[in-house]
Parts: sequence; structure tokens; C-alpha cells
Amino acid sequence: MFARAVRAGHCRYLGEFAPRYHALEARYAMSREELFAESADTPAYTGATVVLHNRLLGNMSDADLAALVPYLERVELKVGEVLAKGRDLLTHVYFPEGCVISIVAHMADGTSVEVGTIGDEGMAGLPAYFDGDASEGETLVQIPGSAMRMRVSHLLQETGASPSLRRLLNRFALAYMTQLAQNGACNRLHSIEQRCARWLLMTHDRMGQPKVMPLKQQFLAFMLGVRRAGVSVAAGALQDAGFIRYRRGSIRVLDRPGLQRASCECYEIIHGTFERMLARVPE
Amino acid sequence: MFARAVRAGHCRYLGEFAPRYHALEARYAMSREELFAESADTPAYTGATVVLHNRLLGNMSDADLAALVPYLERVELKVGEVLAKGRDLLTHVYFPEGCVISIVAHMADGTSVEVGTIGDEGMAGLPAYFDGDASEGETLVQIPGSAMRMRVSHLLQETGASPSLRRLLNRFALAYMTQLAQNGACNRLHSIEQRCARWLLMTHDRMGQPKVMPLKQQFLAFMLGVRRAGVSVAAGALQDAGFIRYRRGSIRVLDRPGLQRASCECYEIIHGTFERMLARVPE
DNA sequence: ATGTCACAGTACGCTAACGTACTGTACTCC
DNA sequence: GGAGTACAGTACGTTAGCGTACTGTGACAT
Repeated sequence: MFARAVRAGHCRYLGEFAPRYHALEARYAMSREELFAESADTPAYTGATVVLHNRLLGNMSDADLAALVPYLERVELKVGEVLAKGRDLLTHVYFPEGCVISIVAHMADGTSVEVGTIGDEGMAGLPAYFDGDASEGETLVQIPGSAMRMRVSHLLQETGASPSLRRLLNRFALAYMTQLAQNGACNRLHSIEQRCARWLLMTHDRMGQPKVMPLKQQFLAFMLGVRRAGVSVAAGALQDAGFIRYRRGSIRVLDRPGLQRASCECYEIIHGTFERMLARVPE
Repeated sequence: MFARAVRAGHCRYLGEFAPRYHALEARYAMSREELFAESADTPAYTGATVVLHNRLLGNMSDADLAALVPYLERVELKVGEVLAKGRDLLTHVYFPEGCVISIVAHMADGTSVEVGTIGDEGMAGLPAYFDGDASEGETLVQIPGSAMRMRVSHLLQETGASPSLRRLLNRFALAYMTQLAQNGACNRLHSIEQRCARWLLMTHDRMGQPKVMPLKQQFLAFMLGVRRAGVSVAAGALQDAGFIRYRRGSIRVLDRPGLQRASCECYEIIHGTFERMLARVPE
């Protein structure tokens, strides 16, 4: 059952996971579906083996991963949990592996809108990594799930020593910047329905596994920076078209190609950028 | 006439400027106004002395600046000049000192909107610095003027060797990310008039010196992602209020506090972030 | 089994901004 | 000095999305 379909760099098996454990064994490369199928039976953290579901961690060189592993701990993040607000600096950076984290901008008049999304493709805590308190938004958990986290000080210590680790994180930061930029342009130029479809696709991607998304219209409206009634109409149209199934607080994605057609080109631009920036570099 | 008002870190005098010249002499710290007053009389690049008008360069440690100086060359950028497009990588990074550079997103339907602005506070070419081809937008010269530039390969060589230089550029990148994020939120939540006022303030800041801005309404509409007629109304209101003076292709800012009142809080958030991120760190 | 309530659907008048197009006028170039 | 043109102002019907509010209903608790 192991190691049949290889999706290079997405996930990997590690050897024993314990504080300060530095040896590393890459046992299997397998598809994300297989990993989740297995991890449903056996807990990911058995004390003997840990499965990493985060692409940044999965794409690291063995040496870089070995350096970080001792500092990583798995945490469960609850929906709505606020990791940072205003100019707070995170004490930890988070590598989501199932949860999805949003960066939301709040305005003086009480309105708000999501400016960025981080899931299993990345890391939350870029401001801390870049040594500044520049994050003006709120960092909150949009979809609950687990994440690996480590202290910022440990990350900085390791990135200071490893150019390849810096390169990986810089390339992620660059992809994230493209997301911020394209998202901003999209906010200006595209309709609610297009943006709604894009948002669902992007969040679905970042959850890393096919599952129902626990989402109320009110929350979606908050993320898109529109009225709930606007979401009702837009999501209703997507449902009528058969792309999603909406049921009181949960959305199931039924037809991704359909959603892509309903969304604007921004989805493909952002998606493509992450693919290029995070592709595993040969060691 | 020299060295009376000190605005730490904004600009500085350097010793002799020539390729491969490594010695460095910081002679004067002076206000931006004094610098410009002087440089109007004597050309900035006399062969003996060069005045740096860029804040990133101005805020560098002596050692970092000394390392970069040999590679810097001054260029004049013309309005509309396109430095990069799509996934082109810049061969050089640019440190504007009077010109203002815009990053513009273009959509399939022909619409477009500015996502970021870079002037004398920063550097154009972050994608190259971060080792990726993720810039999907167009990098173009919005306000003509001069810039210092250097080859990306030389920059990477020096940043690889200097943690303090990396820190400076990372903090700038972070401030720029905040700009992208806030800009995106602003695009969703604020009116044309507010965004127009903010755009004028931000561009005015980044020109580094008080001068008339060569801007047609058509161009401003292009930047804001709105119709020209919309700009006509919004800018007309700002002119009626006495904040700006508009004259066929040029805008003069008359009342910055007034413009700030007409703009949204986004201006202050972005401005404050840059101030904090780019403040000169004690050596 | 029933009641409650949270969530989704819908309606309606309003406004900002759009697309388009025409007009007026200040420069520029003969 | 006059013609031509590029730029700004204005108008008008259209539309997307807003604010608000009421209705319907599925899920859950008592």
C-alpha cells in the first residue's frame, strides 16, 4: 500500500520525531491521498513516526529539514483562533497541515476583507521571519486543523545558517506577495461571484485534503468584504450550476473545473505562481 | 549651509564614486530639502562626490553601503518605460531617487490596476532578490527621474555575505508586503476619491522632493483601475477643496493635511509601516 | 415531539461607479 | 495667429453591489 504514486516533494515520512532528535530518515514518498488514507487509521504522531503534510517542510532539503525537526511541534488550531493582531509579533511560525490561516485587514469603519491565505503550501509568520512588526492585519484560523509550529528564534537561527533554507522561504514569500498583489487587483476588478469561486478553490487547495469546508455565509462575506446577502446570491449561483453543495454552515466542492470556469484568471495566476515557486529544487 | 538639519538616515554624502572604489566617507547628514537645494546647483554625480537620495541606501550600515557602492550606477528612467513584464526577471535592481516605479496587474479583459508603488524609500526588483520569477505584473516608470541600479548577481553576492544587508532588504520587503495587502483591502472597501487622494500622497512621498507631478487623468485612471471620467470627478472634488491644483497633465499638491483627510486610513497605515520598517537601526 | 434559533434566501430602494459619448479648452505646431 | 489635437469636464442611462429587513427552514436541544 505504500509508496506507489509519487507526488514529489508534497509530503514525506520522517524518522523518529522527538525534541532534539537530529537523525532523519526519508522512508516513503507517496501521494497526498495515500498519506491521509493512512493517517486516518494511525495517528500521524505515534511517537515513532511523524508524517509532514506541509509542502514547505516537504520540499526542504534533508539537511534543512533535519535542522528544523527538533524544534517542530504539532498543534491543533481551532476555527476563529487569532494567532496575531495588529503589530503583535508571532512567537512561533506555523506550517499548516490541514488548517487554513487567513490574514484579514480591518478598517476603521468596521468593514474588513481577507488579504491573504496560508495553508499547507506555506508558513504563517513571515513578518517575524523578516524581522519586523509590519503585519497590520489579523492572523486567524479560517479552517480548523493541525499545524506544525516552531519558535521564531529557532527559525531565525537556522535560516541564518542555511542559504538554501532562506531561498526556500524567500521563494514562498515571493509567491505570497504575488497572492497579495493579485488578490488586491481582483478585489478591484472582478465580481463577487468570481471572487467567491476563487476563494473556495484557493481554500480547498490549502486544506490539503478533500473534505467538507465548515463555512457560514457570514464568514465568507467577512472574508470577501461583502454583505452576507451578496454571498447568498453568488454561492447560490455556484450551487445552481452544480459546482458546490451548500448546507447550513458547510460547503462541499463538487466540480473544481466548473469552479475554475466561474472564477477569474486570478486563481490560475496565483496557483501557477505557487507551483513554480515551491517546486522542489533538485538537491 | 551644510549639516544643519539632520534627518538621520535619509540621505548621505559619499566619498569618491567610481567603479570598484571601496573606501567610503560619510561627510554630511542633512535634510532632504538641503540636499536637493544643493544638487540643483551642482550635478549629483560630479566624479568626485555622489549624493544618494534613496532611503534604503541611505539607511545602510557603512560597511554594507561600501560593499554596494562599487556596483551602483545612476540611470535616468523615462516615463512609461517598462522595466519588466510578466515573468521577466530584472537584470538589475533599482533604487529610485526621484523617479517612481509602479507594479501594475493586467487582466485578460484589458483592465488593469496598480498593486504597488516604489520610490525613494525602496528598491524595485524584489522578485530577483528573492530568487524567483513570481512577478506577474508589469514594472513601469510612473514618474520619470533618476535611480541607482546594480546587477542582481552583485546584489545577491553581497546579501549572501551580509546578514545586516539581508535584514534591511527583508524589512523593506515586509513593508512592501503591507503596502500590497492594504492596497488590496483599500481597493475593495474605499471610494475612488479616497483612493485617489491616497495615491497622490503616496506618489508625492516617493518622489522624494516637492515638484509638480506629470500625470494625465487617463494614467491615474489606469493606476486606480477606474474610468477616466471617474478620476475627473474625484480629482475635481479634491481640487475644489483646494488640496491639489490640476493643469492638463500635471498635478501640484497644495495641501497635504487636506489630502490626508480626504484619503482613507490606508495612507497612514502604509506610511507608518514604512517609517517603522525603514528607520535607521543604530550600528 | 416540539420549540427555538441560527443560518440561508429573498426583496426593495439606494448609491457608487460604469460605459459611452459629446463638449469645451489649453497647449503645440505650423 | 490659426488649426489641430490632446486632455479635462460633463451627461445620461445602466448595473453591481449596498443596507436593511423580513421570511423560510434545517438542526439541535429540551
